[in-house]
Parts: sequence; structure tokens; C-alpha cells
Amino acid sequence: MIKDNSYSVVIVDDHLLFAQALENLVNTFKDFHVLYHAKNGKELFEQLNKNDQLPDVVLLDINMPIMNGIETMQELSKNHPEIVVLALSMDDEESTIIKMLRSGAKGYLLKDIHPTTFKDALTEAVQKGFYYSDQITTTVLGSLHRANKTPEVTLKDREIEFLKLACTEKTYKEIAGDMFLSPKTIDGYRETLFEKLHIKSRVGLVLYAIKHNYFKV
Amino acid sequence: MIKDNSYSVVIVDDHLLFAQALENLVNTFKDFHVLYHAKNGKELFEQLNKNDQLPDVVLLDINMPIMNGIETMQELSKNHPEIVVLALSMDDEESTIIKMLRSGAKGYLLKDIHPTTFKDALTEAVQKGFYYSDQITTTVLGSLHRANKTPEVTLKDREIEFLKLACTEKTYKEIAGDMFLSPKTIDGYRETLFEKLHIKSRVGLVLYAIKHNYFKV
DNA sequence: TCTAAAAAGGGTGATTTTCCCCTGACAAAC
DNA sequence: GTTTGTCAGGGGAAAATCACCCTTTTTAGA
Repeated sequence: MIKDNSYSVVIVDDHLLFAQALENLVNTFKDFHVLYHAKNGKELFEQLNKNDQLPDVVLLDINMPIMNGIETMQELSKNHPEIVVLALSMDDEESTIIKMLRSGAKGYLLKDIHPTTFKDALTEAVQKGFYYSDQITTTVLGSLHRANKTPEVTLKDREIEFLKLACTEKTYKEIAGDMFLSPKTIDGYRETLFEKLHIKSRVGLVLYAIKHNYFKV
Repeated sequence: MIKDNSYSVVIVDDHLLFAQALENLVNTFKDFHVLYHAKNGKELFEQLNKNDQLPDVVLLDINMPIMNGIETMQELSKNHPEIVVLALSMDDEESTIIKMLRSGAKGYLLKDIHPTTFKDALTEAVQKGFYYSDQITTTVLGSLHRANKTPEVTLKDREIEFLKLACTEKTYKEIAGDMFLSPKTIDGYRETLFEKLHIKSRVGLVLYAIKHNYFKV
């Protein structure tokens, strides 16, 4: 879907300065032009519905309020699977990368990418339909490798609920009250998580929860 | 120090994409032009020493590896107090803002600032020598207000050392070993921090440490 | 140099966390 | 119809955490 001989790009990022600056940068690439940008997923879908022309590429920030990158990506996959989405993020947290790619992102760019590399990534993305940097490939392969031997840690709803409460200054007894369970049951959850997550103290619970986005400081 | 009738700007940011994009944006402002950009404080000083022309404005990112915004700012204040430095950051963490301003930054911009506002900020910065957004003013005033009644929480080096270790799965006894102190002394640190930080459990220590950047997950 | 405060360490006891082993209810699977 | 698995709960004990009150040594300021 080329218009004026150049690919159309939409930017989704809540950092207006970055979004605007990025738009200017993209517009310096002769094969690309920016259609518009949105502050979050919600705004993106409003724009997509309003405009006739669908973008060829969406540059999607992950950390946004309102409707974050993961949710947005999942919706995009459902409604517009033909759009090539490149995730844009500050951090290279493995779980985040995996989540984005599993949700249908066709690439994952760190914001400290070199502008030249960025242009290459964009070009490759529209031509081949995807772009994976060596670093991301390594990360993903590493994760798959580990997933093979350690059968993936999936937490149940009640465990997650407990995990979040463990990140507060409540005692387990208080947590038990909050969850309408006996302290002994809570003790069971604690022990289960200690085993599942290979940790051995409440501090471990807190660190795991924060690292895996179950709890925000 | 105007050259070609326009103010010179230097960008310091480890996110190359952002830096490049920002440079392009600034270059669209007719009263400004970018001299160069640096990936961190170290690189900035190398450039400053190499080049004859000093910039009028430095846009300084805070979160950088090698030499971060705070350290860079302190050096800049010593060596080139005449340069107007605007801190650029993702987050509006009060303690960070305070630290930057105390180190001599003449303004503090959040990266989600609107590009138009950004241009205004830049213009005001070179004309008046500083730029404080309403939000930053409020934050700073709020902090001063609190500083009046609660005499500011400054942690000593040894307390910080302990705090970081408390963010691991070590027991206090092990921490004592690491710090070559008796468990009883460690217990003293624990108690002091509990009071200083208004917390009541080790979880509180971990949360405080992470929130105030003493510990990275 | 004197003094006062900060740092290091001690004792004791209550509370919480951590560990291990065990019971019953219930639901899906075989 | 039994097995298997998950969820809830219990007993008991060791270890760690937390709280309060105390002494000695070191350090820094007047």
C-alpha cells in the first residue's frame, strides 16, 4: 500500500516530544512518511477508524498509560493483522519482548537504536514484513531454549493476587484477612511460589513481582 | 553567544534514536541549531574540550550509563556555569528533579512535553536563563514545603550500603557478614531506617530502595 | 582539648516468617 | 468407581524479623 511512492507510518507514543521528533526523523527518509501519531492505543484506534488510509507500519511504544503496548498490539492483531507493527521500548526486559512478539509485533526496537539502523529496520520491515535485530533474536532463542527445559512459570489468579499483596507491608496474617483465607492457606501459597519462582524469602517475592510487572513501585 | 543568528544546542542522551530525532526537531526551529550530541557525560566533556565553541544550551538526559545526568550536571556547574542546562527525563520523580536542580540545572523537561511547549521552553531558557514548567514549580515548592517540617531524609553512605543489601535475599546476619559488622549493628541500621523512612518491615525497605533508585530490579 | 553525638555492639522477648508433614473436600480424568 | 489434582486448612518448630533498652568506642565540632 504505497502512496506517493512512499510507505505510510503511524507513531504511537505518549511522549509527545519523542513522537514529534521521531516523526520528523521518519519524514527525512525518502521512502517513508508519517500519517499521524497517537498518544496511546485508544487514540490509535480512534484514528484508524476515522481515517480511510491504513498505515503500512505502526511504531508502537510499550509503556503508555490508558492502553499500553501489549493490549494495543493484541487488538491490532485481531483487527488489522496486515499492518506491520514494530514495538518501540526503552528496556530489553525479556518477558516484555516475548509478550509483544507473541501478541503479533513484527519487530522490537530499543529506543537507543542508532538512527541509521533504525532506517534499515524500517526498510527491512516493509520489504520482508518483519525485522528482528540480532539482540532480540538472541533473547528470544534464549527464552525458547529455557522454556524447553523449565516448563514456563505461569501463575494462577489467586497466586498473583497473593503476590501483589506480598509486595506491601502487610503481614501474612493481614493478607490472609484481605483474601478471606486462613493464614495457613496463605502459608501454602507462599511456599508454592517459593518453589515455582526459585526464591527463598519474601524479598524474593517482591523482586520477582516488580521484575515481572505484577507490582509497580 | 549567537552564531549565524541562532543559539547553539548540544544534546546528551544515550538513546541514539531519540537524540537524532530531537536534533532534527531542534534544527527545524529557526533560532536554534544543534552543534553535536553525546551519548553520556563522559562523551560530552570530551566534545566540550575538543570544540572551541561552547553551546548556549545543553539538553541533558538523566538516565544514562557511564556518567549519568546528575554527575554530569555537577561537573558542568563547576566547569561551565554559563551554559544553560535543561534536564530531560522520562519520569517526574521528585527526588530526581530536586537533585538535578540542586546540581545547577536551569530547567527540567519531561519527555512527554508537547513539541510546541518544548520550543517555548528552549526559547525562554536562552532568553531568561531558566525555564520552569508549572508542574516542576509545584513539585519543587511542595518539596520545600515538606522540607520545612520534615527535615529531609538524607541517607548516610553506610545506610545506603545496608539498604541495597536488604534488597537481596540475604538474611540480616549475612548482610552483617558482608558489611563486616555485628548482626546487632545491622539491627541498628534497620531500626534507624524504619524510623527515617516511616516504614515497618523489610518489604518497606525494598520498596523504598527501588522507588528512590538505590536498587534496580 | 573537652564534649557531645554518632557508630558499634549487647540482651531479651514478642511477633513473623519459613519449613515440613498431614487431612479433607471437591472436580475432572481415566 | 477409583485415581489424580487442586484448593483450603492444620500442628508444630526453628529461624528470622522487629522492638526496646542498654554500654562502649570513635569521631567530629566548639
